[in-house]
Amino acid sequence: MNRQGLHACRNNIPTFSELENRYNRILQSCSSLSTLKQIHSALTTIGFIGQSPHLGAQIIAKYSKYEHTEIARSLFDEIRSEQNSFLWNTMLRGYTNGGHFNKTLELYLLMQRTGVRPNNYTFPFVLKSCASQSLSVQGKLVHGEIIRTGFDSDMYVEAALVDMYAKCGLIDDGRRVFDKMSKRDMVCWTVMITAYEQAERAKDALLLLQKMQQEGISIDSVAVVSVSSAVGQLGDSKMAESVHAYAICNALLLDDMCAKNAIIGMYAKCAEVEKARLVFDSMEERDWISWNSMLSAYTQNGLASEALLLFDQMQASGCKPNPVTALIMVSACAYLGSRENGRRIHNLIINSSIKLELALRNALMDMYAKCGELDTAIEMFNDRHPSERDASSWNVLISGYGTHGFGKEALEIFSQMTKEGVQPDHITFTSILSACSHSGLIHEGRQCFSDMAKFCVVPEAKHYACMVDLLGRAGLLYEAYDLIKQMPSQPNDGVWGALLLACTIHRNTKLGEIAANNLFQLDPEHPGYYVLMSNIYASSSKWHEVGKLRGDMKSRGLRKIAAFSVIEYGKEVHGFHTADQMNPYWRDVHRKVEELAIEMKMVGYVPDRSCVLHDVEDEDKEHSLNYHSEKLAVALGLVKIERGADIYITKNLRVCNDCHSAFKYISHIYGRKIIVRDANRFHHFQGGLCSCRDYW
DNA sequence: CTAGGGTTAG
Repeated sequence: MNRQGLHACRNNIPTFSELENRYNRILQSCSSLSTLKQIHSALTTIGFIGQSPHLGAQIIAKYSKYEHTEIARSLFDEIRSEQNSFLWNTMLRGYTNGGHFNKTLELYLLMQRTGVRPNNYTFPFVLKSCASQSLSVQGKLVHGEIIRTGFDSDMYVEAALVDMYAKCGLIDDGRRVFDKMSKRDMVCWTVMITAYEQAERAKDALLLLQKMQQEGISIDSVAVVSVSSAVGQLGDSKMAESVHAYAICNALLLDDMCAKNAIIGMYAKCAEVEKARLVFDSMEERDWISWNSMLSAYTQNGLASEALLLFDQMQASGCKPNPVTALIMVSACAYLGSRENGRRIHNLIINSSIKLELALRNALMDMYAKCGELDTAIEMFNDRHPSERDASSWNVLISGYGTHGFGKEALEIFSQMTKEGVQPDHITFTSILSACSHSGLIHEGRQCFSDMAKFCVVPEAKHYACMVDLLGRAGLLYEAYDLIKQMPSQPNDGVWGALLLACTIHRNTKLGEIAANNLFQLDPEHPGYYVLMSNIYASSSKWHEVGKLRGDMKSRGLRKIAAFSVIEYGKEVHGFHTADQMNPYWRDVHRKVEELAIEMKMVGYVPDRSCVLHDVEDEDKEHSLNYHSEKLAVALGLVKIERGADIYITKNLRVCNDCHSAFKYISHIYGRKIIVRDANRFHHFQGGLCSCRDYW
């Protein structure tokens, strides 16, 4: 035998650990489930598996990675023993990473029963499984076990404990563990900061961030995500800028989509849509969340039409909408009242593989209700199996009936809901109370408000706002004011705003001033309140006060929110500001508007000049009344939309008195149905009458 | 072999 042969012969009798290494290498290079199975069966055949727990662990880990935890488990059961804790840990890891948290906990119990000693690697998996399911009782038991076994000063275990307590809603228990830690790295700090952020305690989160920086711990991109969310909650745009700048300076945004997406969301919540867009545009790669964050940045800031434009770009770029995209876009259409786009997106959802989850179907119902197609919404509801009618779907129906002025029907739906055993929530009550308000059902509204306790729903500020609105509109201004004084919490802008609006309708200067002064303190930058209050002064000819308010607005640099009306003609969407000559049909619209003014006067219309007086800006001509945005929109509708089809208009503010009366005349003269959605509700004009019976 | 992250209606 020559030298080479001898060498080969020696290689043919490898030692056990050489073999183990060799098989290990083969396993590591294995890249598919089928090869893994082949290797597994080969190793079983030669009886190697039983002899090498380390190799077994590798295979268990691989199977788990391929989401075949059952095969992993049967191999585990074959080779497990009390001594090899790491085998148990491997199986725990497989379950936890695969999201099979119950299996993790079951295995942990088996571990205890079998007398296997857990170690520092064991607990993080178990704690994560408790955390993911908010199992605080189990989590606390595990904590006891950690103390008993003496792993309570392991940094990883402690971090997992903090996280577990936080995710179980016991954030202060988490903080206690955190404070006791002798050593904390970046991850530990981030866990605690994230905990506060998730609990919507943004201030605590940022305080901790400050402390972290004082201790010289650096921040990575994961921390940036949590910090961004916290800043977003505060809505502080200055702070948002500095977080963004910090992240750029420390190179934390390079190839980190998560962090960039979080920055987009942060700017969106700080009303800095343009900055959000800049970040979005700067990304070389975008995932679903990037697109969705930007889309919702637009919708959150009232720029739903921009969202529609971006949505088209998203599809053009080959990124298919996912269920979240669908939800955002459907609500954008609801916000706009855009029936054409709403239908288009509904069809798109049906034709794509997006699953029509309950939430999406609720959003679609809501969209149809808000686009004036209440019947479609009702149909969608009736088509549902009773078991699929969750509280949200009932809520959509109640608020749909309410905003269309069908208060009685809303009440019927509400009682049907409770009869069928569906628990009403805080939204049910805002919907039903505002439904009563729109229909002037004062007695019923009061009853619902006092019934809230029966359903264990605690009245919040928004419910008080509904009641103030209900009483105030009905002229019971002092009762409304008394209710505000009885509130257990501080009255917010919604509550005072409702009172101020009621005072405008009923021309009560004294209470109006009280409401307005509170509002000027709560939200001094909101132009609407100055406008309403000056309208009250104007209606009682207190021109000096009007001038003073106008001066206040000017010195604060506030401009009245511009009225804006939208009408859809086929696939075209036309938005009108006052006298918007940019419209392609402007000549037609202009001619029609002038025609209307004459036609209406001939049947008895008298321009309501008080609407002009109410304007803070100098619009004291009858002419300007004719060019209110909703009148331009209706003119376009009359010219372009075929006879027999209803005319739908959406307006961003409340319709003014003059337009309301004009639309009644127009519906009569032209024999057409005009449906206007204003900031508060629907008005169906038909045959010279409005569905709101002039109560709005 | 172990701990932390972003989008979602009414």
